[in-house]
Amino acid sequence: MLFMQDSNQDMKKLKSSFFKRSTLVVAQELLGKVLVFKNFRGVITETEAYMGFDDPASHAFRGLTPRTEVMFGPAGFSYVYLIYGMYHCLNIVTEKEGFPAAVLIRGVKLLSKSGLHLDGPGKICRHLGITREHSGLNLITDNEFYVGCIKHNFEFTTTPRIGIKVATDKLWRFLAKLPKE
DNA sequence: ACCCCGATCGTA
DNA sequence: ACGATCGGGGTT
Repeated sequence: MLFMQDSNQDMKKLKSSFFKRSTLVVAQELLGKVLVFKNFRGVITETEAYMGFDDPASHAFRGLTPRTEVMFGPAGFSYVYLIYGMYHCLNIVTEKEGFPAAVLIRGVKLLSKSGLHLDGPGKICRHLGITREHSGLNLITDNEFYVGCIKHNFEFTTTPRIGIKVATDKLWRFLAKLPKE
């Protein structure tokens, strides 16, 4: 077992102030935090940052649309979209209202006896049952959809973001160095 | 109304 | 390396 399972009572929910910061900082500090969705809990192992009006890889690059509206809103809300007509991807909105940015959750290691590592944004949403219906939810106030804190200061590495053809010089993908089995 | 492309995944 | 599969966004 890689991670100790904390009880519900010990799980401190991350506040709005955690997410209302530089997206690069939030993306890196989300590593080692616990994603909670209904009965599921998992340590976040991989993230990517999408930020601002000048990031050509971001959905917000071409302006505010009904789909991307939540990215322009306050920090701490979910942004879930459908990709390739088949897969959902979960993001958490960051930075101040009006500045479109979010962190894509790309890897989660489940806190359960299986310890299953969901290594890909589509796999995470498929396994947890997250769809567009879960977009625009407030993770600061929600009691079954939020991010909890049990670990800090994970070692991490950075790489370019996956699956994009632009801004490949930006090292905005963050990978936790997991403890050995 | 139509067309093109995509923050992916599983198989080859 | 590639196909599946369909919503979003831009264009007509």
